Amino acid sequence: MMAISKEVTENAEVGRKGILDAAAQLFGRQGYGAVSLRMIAEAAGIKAGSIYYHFASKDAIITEILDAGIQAVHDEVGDRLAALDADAPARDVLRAVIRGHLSALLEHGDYTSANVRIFGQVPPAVRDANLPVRRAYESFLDGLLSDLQAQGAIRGDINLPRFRLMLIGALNATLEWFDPQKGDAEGLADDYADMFLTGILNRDGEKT
Amino acid sequence: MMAISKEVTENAEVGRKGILDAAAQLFGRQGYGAVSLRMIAEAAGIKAGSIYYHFASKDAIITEILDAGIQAVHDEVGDRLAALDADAPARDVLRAVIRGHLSALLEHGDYTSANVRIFGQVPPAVRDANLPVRRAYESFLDGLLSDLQAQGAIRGDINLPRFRLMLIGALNATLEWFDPQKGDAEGLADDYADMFLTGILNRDGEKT
DNA sequence: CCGCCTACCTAACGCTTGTTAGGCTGCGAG
DNA sequence: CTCGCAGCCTAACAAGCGTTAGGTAGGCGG
Repeated sequence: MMAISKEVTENAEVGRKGILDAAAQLFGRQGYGAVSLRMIAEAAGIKAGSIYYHFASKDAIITEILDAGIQAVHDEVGDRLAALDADAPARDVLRAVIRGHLSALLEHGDYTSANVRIFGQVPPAVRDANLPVRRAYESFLDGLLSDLQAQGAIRGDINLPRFRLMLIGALNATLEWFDPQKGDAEGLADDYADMFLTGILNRDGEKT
Repeated sequence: MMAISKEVTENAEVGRKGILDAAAQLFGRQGYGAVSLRMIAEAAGIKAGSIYYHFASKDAIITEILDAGIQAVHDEVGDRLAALDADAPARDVLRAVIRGHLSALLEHGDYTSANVRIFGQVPPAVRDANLPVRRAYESFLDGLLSDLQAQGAIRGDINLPRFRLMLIGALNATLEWFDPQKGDAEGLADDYADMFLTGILNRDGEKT
């Protein structure tokens, strides 16, 4: 009884959540194809056949992870924006978006990085199932950018859907090289924000 | 004899190159895990076992494709730069880089898009084998950017390695959504160049 | 105590994959 | 004509995979 109780305590992540957590971590690190159910089961402390008690299929696991990943980013970005003053300048708004996105991706990001890492690899049906959540986040960003452009804060000639694609593409690519143990995600976010917002050319003429 | 000769003519890509071409196309479209040797062989008009006459392993095919993909981008960017005047302004130089990269990726890009698409999915040893070619391109870009910064054309406070990562990340991400049948890659390149170089904020104050 | 339910285990299945070893054919050169 | 080589075919193998069906054990409630 006491021994069993200790075991349950240590394997607090056993069960459905444990499987999802283990899978998200493995997919985020190793990609889709390199992760088998046997690997996930082992990381979760069970055997592969047992996974079917909790999930109908491998794809069902992946579908949940993909959705949770995008939702986590959306929520983090939303939280960062909510923490701003109502009249915060556009620069602060956009910086908050970039900070939120990178934080969700690089610092709390098993599910998020799994999504970014494997979305393009999963079977088409699984990918399609993730589109609604994905599109909700995209629309959220598009709306925000559109408002900022309407206010005159963002240049009127900027193609906003393209900018959003460019932004997300660049942010998600950080996953391949950024090491949270070595680097400062917030500093990275601020560097990126600066470059996106102000551009890299020296505006005091082409030469100093 | 005549019938055989016709057959050879129509299967002009049979052999080593035919296998590589077929594989690059399949990998670029479907990713790493979804493409088997049997699929590649079928697309090349042969049977899977025959591939071993030309290549030692599946990984050997992939290794060649990855290298050719990066080299194609590097060459295209190099050609675009060589076509510029020696005193071309920084804006034109950087635009040429972006145009070259996107052209190689989106318009002549089986090998290139295969590289971008599958690099993160292949076994670690295969990935490592691609690093020298990859690093050569990165160094090339870094050197260019460094020169432009030294000339004062790029702001002195820009972290160039980060900018280069951001740039390549954004450019490569276009592969996931851009359709060359529907869109204008050069227009896209110029949009991206404008945003990267000038930034998106309205510099006539935060509001018009 | 018994039965039910939760949460797992196990052995096996069918399928797919990369690969191998042996074979065949056509063409060109001697 | 013969031989050698290039370039393929074929059947099979071993390994790994997602999945299934049947089983077990523990805990809880009646």
